[in-house]
Amino acid sequence: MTNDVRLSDQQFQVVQAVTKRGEASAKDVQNELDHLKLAHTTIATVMSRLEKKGVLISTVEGRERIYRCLVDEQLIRQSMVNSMISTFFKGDSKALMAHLIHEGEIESNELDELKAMIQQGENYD
Amino acid sequence: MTNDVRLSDQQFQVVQAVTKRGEASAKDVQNELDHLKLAHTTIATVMSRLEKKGVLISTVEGRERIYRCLVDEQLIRQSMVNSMISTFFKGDSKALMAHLIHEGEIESNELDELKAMIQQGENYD
DNA sequence: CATCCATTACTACACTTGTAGTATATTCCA
DNA sequence: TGGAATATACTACAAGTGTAGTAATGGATG
Repeated sequence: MTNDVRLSDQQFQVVQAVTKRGEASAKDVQNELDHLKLAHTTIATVMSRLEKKGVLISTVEGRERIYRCLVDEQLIRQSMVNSMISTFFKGDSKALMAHLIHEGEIESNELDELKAMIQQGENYD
Repeated sequence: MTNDVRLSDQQFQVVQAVTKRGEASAKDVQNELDHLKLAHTTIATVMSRLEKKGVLISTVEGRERIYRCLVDEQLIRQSMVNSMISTFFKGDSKALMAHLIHEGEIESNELDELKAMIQQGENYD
């Protein structure tokens, strides 16, 4: 609803890089994501768009613009997952679970772990 | 990999509508999705783009263009889920499971069902 | 047959994203 | 102090998507 933060893959990677460092310039993020082989101007563009979106915020320090993240990564994941569940699984998160299991995403030797996690979840809730 | 089918929410809804009917004209899909309140020309545009993408295929029958779906819904779900896992959960599907559990997406009264499903590997859908 | 209706085809336009070049400003060093 | 390095700002452009108007065409009806 109000907390809907939907980001593209790349946008999320940038957010992650910023979050990881706490604060970061475009250059910092470029270094962090250097496997992506993007021009630093590309990173800068992405970041300024994220700021326009309200996901990052920046201040100028000296000749650098330093960005910080305003939105928790976990919240972004939540938005993305919820949106996917709603579109692709009729809003039923159990159906997503079932999907993962049936598609073999969850190996049988992971089931015990998962079961333990479910137990914790019961207590957690 | 080669079977990467990434669709937007709306595109998927259209695919679903077509799949549901087996074959469908733009008008049929508009009726199916009439809660979306879209012009039928909008639906037609979306459908012809999906055909260009190779997701739908059409034949002209009389004055109507009838579409059929070339890609299984399940495969689309798989693509979308995998892409999400890779972007937002570092490729670890168990992390997505954990997320669902911790975010309370899985209610405690659903856990038994889920556990049973894991045990039996029975079909959820 | 003339006209209207349904349906598609074509065109359009704004917005987002991926990507990066160029211009400009700042800093640092010889 | 003049130039090299560096960082950002601004601009650009193509592809994809959301959305729909208008033109055209084929079929139905009075």
